[in-house]
Amino acid sequence: MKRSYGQYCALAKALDVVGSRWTLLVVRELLAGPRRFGDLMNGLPGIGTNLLSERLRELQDAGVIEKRVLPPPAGSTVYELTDRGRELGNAALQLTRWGYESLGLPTKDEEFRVNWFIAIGQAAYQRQAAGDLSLTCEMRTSETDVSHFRIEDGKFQIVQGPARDPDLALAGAPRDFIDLFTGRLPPKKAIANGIALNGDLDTLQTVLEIFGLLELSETA
Amino acid sequence: MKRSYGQYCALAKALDVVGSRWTLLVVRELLAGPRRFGDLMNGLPGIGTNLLSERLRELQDAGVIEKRVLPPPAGSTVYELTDRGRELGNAALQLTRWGYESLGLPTKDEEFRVNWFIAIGQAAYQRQAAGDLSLTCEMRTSETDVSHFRIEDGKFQIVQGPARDPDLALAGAPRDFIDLFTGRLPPKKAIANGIALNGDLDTLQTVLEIFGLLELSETA
DNA sequence: CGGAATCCTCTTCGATACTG
DNA sequence: CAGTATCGAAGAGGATTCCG
Repeated sequence: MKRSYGQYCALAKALDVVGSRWTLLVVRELLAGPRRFGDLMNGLPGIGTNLLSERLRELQDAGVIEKRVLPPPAGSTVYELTDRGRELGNAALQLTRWGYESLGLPTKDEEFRVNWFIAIGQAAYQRQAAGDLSLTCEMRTSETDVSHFRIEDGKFQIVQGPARDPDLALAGAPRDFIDLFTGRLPPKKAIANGIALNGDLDTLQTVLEIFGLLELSETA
Repeated sequence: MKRSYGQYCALAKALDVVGSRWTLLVVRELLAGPRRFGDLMNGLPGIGTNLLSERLRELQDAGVIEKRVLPPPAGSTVYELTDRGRELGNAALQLTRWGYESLGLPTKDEEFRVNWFIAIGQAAYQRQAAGDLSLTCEMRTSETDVSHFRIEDGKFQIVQGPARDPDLALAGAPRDFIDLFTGRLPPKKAIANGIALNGDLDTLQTVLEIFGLLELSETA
């Protein structure tokens, strides 16, 4: 049923599992925590219910994710990465880093999600700049599109949903975030122009440094 | 013409380029140096000429590879990675590392190439063990399947084809290599049983340590 | 409503045959 | 040797329906 390259090669074996369309993007979503089927649909615009459920089944068979029913009163079914699945984080990060180089600025018809944007930052993130910093930062573009990231012990963790007690919370339109984080708009101007900030400017400055100035060429 | 995820996401952008079937395996082959069309066919059993030429065109369009005509008397057309293409090395390595965990032992119908085997070693390679070692090692399973790797300044480079002046040269059947490098067969026994060695046992021991003992579970 | 199977169309893949 | 052309098979995308 499932197609294999039939090669005794570690890369080919990895691609046998995560090489088909949408699969690694499903993993990307789950790297930010457990999700329900509908959440995944939301984070994977264009996928179609049949394909998502097929991918989820394949990933379960491969031991990359697990299906779990949350305890009452939630009671909903969620999918989450296994340890094996979490090990894909490094591979995803390297690919993200590579893709970042030719990301460019968003076009009108491209979808945007805060957790993807944070992943761009994670790819650009310079460990040495952060030192032994601990920090939580939330970002949102709408009621439904909220994520945050946490830095602790030099690790950068993306989490879907709002943060409990963030050091910094930012809200704005996708383009506002991009302008702010690429330095196209200085912090004060960005705040005047559309970004809502909860926290102080110093913390924002720290976050901007953590991301490193995103360099997105127009020509990509 | 080409399909895109349409997401403003670095990972999705990367997958727009290298996410389709065979693409990353083409890159894998080229990471070991320039290749002709026929060489690539040989290193990608099962691909079909139409798909290979389509992939090569896509990768050129994406700036990942370049087509070049070798100077006389060779005069043959080769494909090689651009700098941008070489940057995929890290991403490929991480995926290889991940795939290695579930590689297992080869089945009867799986293809084998020496450069894939070396890539397994590269994924398992422990930098610290090597120190400031410099070393070249060639491996072959047949007249046509020969590759070598070079370690220098802590970098591990795979190269298709024979080495000029290797510190060690090994020849044998695929299974012989696996038995030797997983410790299933001690060096002396392996040499008695099918591996031909050119170089001394000490160097072989060093190479085995560089690879780290490959751990391939039967059950994968 | 969340989760998934079904149906239909379109694209991509794989294998072979064929050409410069 | 280096590809293009062709065609049946498999996979993807979208909408709709079904089940709990």
